[in-house]
Amino acid sequence: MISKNKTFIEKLRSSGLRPTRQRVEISKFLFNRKKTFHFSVDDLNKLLNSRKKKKISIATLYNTVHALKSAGHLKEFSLENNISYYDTNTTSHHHFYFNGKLTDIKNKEIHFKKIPTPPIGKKIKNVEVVIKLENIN
Amino acid sequence: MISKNKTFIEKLRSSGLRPTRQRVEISKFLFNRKKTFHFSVDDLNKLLNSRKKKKISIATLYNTVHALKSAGHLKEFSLENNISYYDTNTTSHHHFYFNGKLTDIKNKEIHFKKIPTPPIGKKIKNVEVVIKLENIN
DNA sequence: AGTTACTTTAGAATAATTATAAACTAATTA
DNA sequence: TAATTAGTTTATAATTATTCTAAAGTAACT
Ligand SMILES: [Mn+2]
Ligand SMILES: [Mn+2]
Ligand SMILES: [Zn+2]
Ligand SMILES: [Zn+2]
Repeated sequence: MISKNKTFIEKLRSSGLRPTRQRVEISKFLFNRKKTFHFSVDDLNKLLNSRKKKKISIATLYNTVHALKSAGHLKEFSLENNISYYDTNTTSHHHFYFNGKLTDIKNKEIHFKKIPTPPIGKKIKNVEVVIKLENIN
Repeated sequence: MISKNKTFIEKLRSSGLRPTRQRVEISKFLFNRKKTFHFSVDDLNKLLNSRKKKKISIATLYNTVHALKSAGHLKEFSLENNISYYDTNTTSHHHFYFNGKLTDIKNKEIHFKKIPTPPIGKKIKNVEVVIKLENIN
């Protein structure tokens, strides 16, 4: 646990961010997991602060999420509700979408047979696929 | 022009919407074009109301866009800025994305060689691709 | 023409996010 | 280790897209 914190302290330091109590705790919560995490600041607030004596202020949650994004540790995205969401997987990748939730699909899982040519003067930066799911019923 | 309006009056009526002056004008502006239109309510306000004596209120723009969406004539989507955007192409389709703007890609333009199996109990509803572009430079 | 139901509108309310600036703390320096 | 500094946290205010409210207006129906 202390050794885990060391990892995040390093991660923060090497991104030019002081490893404050709040940032370390947020980083541990976000990045110390097996699967990619997709969340809003409101999610983070509820999940992190609900059962806690010393809460991290909402302003700090916003500040830290922005700092982590600027440092390249989070990727921002939007769903259809005008709320910012963040993805702990910052690589270009694909998603299943069901019931307001995303699940990662590894890039190797999708191959293209045909893809359009970009307009002249432009080239492809990345290609991301969203597979919307529904219940079989 | 009068005949054009007739088209939209029919479109509105057959969707259970009274063809008011405002709705006809908005419909004509949105749907009387060759290419798919992607817009926010703010865009609509600026484009439609800027050089006009009798402006359509922002509340009506919201009301009408929502009514058209409910009637299936608009599809809502999000970019990365917490604003709702609308697409006059309501079919499932793909996009180029560059500089905050989307351009349609017809479904025939993209074919898949490999796509992942949905989780059990779920099936694929649709698949949408976003190709992010950048300048060749 | 009169009645009814729906629509438009200005303005208030809401909610996510950003800005402000004072108190606090990590890092650096003496 | 103490003092200095530069960066951080926080409560609170401001901003902004969107939704709500209810009064005035208009389309449709009788
Ligand atoms: Mn949530
Ligand atoms: Mn705009
Ligand atoms: Zn993801
Ligand atoms: Zn489109």
